[in-house]
Amino acid sequence: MGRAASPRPGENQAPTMADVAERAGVSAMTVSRALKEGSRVSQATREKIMAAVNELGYVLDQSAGSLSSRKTGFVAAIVPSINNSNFADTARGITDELESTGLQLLLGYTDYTVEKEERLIEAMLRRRPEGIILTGGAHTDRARRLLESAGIPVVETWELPAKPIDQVVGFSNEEAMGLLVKTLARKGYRKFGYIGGTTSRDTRGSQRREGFVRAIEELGLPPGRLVSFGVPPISIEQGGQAVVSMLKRWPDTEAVLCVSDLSAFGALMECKRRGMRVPQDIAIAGFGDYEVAAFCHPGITTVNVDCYGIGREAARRLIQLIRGGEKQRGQEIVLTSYRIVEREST
Amino acid sequence: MGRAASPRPGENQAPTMADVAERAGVSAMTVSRALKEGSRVSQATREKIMAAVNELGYVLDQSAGSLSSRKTGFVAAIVPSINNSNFADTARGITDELESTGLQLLLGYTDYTVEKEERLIEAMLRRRPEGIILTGGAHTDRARRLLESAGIPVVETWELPAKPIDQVVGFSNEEAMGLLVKTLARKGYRKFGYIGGTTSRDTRGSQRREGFVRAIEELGLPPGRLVSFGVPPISIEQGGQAVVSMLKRWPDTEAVLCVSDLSAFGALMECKRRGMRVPQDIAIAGFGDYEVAAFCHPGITTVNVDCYGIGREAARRLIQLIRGGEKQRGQEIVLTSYRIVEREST
DNA sequence: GATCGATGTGATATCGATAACATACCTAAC
DNA sequence: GTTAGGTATGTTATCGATATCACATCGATC
Repeated sequence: MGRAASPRPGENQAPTMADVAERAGVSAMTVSRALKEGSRVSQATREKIMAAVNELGYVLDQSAGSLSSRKTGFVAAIVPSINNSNFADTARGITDELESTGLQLLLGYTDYTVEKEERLIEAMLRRRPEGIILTGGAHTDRARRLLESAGIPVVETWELPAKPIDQVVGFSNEEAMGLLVKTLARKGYRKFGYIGGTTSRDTRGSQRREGFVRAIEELGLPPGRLVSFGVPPISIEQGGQAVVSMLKRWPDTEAVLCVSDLSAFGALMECKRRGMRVPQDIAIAGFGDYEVAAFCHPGITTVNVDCYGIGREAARRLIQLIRGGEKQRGQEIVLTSYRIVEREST
Repeated sequence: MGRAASPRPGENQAPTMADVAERAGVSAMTVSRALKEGSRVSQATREKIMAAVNELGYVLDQSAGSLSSRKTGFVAAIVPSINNSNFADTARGITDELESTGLQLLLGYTDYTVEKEERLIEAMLRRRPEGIILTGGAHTDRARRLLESAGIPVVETWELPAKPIDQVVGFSNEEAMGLLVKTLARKGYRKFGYIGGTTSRDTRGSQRREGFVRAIEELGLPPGRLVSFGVPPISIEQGGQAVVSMLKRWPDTEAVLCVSDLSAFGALMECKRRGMRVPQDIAIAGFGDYEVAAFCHPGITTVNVDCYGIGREAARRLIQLIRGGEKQRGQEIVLTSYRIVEREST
């Protein structure tokens, strides 16, 4: 049985649409229509129904509804970390863009590993999202296959993947870091160092490093000094440790570029702690334009990325793909803007 | 009709359990069992089924499953902001604790308003979560009613609500701020200032302010100077602006306490920019022990809160309540730890 | 006044899984 | 040899909503 045929009042069972219908003296179908925007239900009936809804404290059950309508109203998004304000901004952009559409976000984080990404993708696909937003272009083969057989639109963000799945909203991390190098080279710096994480888990980090190395080459400068320190994402603290290691090995380094503002901030604070003057003794730059970079003293030169905009645009594209159905599934690529923000640290 | 009776191979329709069953030559029920841990299916059958699952790229549809099993596998959590590393840590704690249970998190953020919280609660209840974690104890009446008729366990976090709904995992923000005042008073500071947001949207902020005022009174010190600046959460930048305003009005302020480390950091940087020595000319303390407070120079004295632990414990409690059913629905309160972290800024 | 279309509402089938019960087969115990 | 009990699998009903079609009512048009 499970449930009494006629639910006693006061019983602690969440009411169903049938309960509302009975109370309002209409059919369940009419209740369903009344609760859906843009359906034609007479004013009088709608009021009766709404009264019943309020009295019972009824809330629509979307899991049931999505089964018959074949639309779950979910969108999945997977980011490396939610503790990183850049990705949190992207997640916020996605949520904000979804808000007006009634779609709900399923958010997950990978801790920067494709294995966890694969597990997350599978877990999310069990919820039958109507579309999915990923960070970056590195995925396991199985993840790609799962996405393919799911048959839902995919938007990759934050990078320009070599092998895009569907659409892309991102920028070239390589180019952006290259631009930072060139900007500083123009100011006269010649001996560059780079601080980043050790493994290649963080593809954006690797791309930035490549952009660094390549730009140095192109400019014909002395080879860049690379310090790898810690598993990505590298923290403020690790940034500090890394700059120590850098200065020990190459004391004459003129400008240190960091994979992110957090490590740059760590490096900056460590230098100040050691009595070094920034930028006179050493210049420091970061990536991401975190709030801390703008307001610390001295302010940190960095690359501003439109994190929030990436989220909004990715969601906007995804919604279009969902709404538009199978047409226009072309592999479009949307380039998002970035710009160098020069501050006192360089 | 909707779907062809016998799906053509290659058709872009996600396969269902029936498709898998047919291919494996078993019934759908057996497939269901094979995909669920701890069900008895013979090794041979399981292998056949798994092969079919892989060939088809089948992924279980939980929306359908949860309808009949009456368990959605969702847990909802609502935080003020995901861009705040304290709450992001709590969200991470929740996710990590849920991971092994197969429950999935529905995360939403309120932007510090109870109105958005109410809307979020309703949106989440539509997904029939098995439990819900809220931040703080301030909710609209309708939100309370919705939660009540949903009949699911609720855990409130980060505060000690006057009128708890179910269980609570948190600490007294008032007491914690009071302790910070007393710690600094013991070091000899007497003229205290407080920087926080303007409205009372942020209940934790208000509680901290009350704790500040009360502690000053108890210690018999000169009345605290209060500067309210900006809508919560107040940013690094606003912290800087607030300290300027504070010093203009009360130039002899000895120690400035801030509602969070972000505003404290902003205040600190602004003071340094103005050539003031911290803590000699002015002491600064924050709240929350954000990473920036530990690694900036000078390090910021603050109150360390076990954000991640709050998330884990709240999730742990919620899981117990979900598993335990209706029993032990007592209003328990779990106090989480906090401690003063003294650094160079005071 | 008959016909038509618009509008409001109801009846029924259905979405894709699982719960609950039924059944077939096998082994062990008497 | 018969029975009890366990294991593996199948059958049917069902979860709570919505799609779809059917039907009733009403006013406008000819």
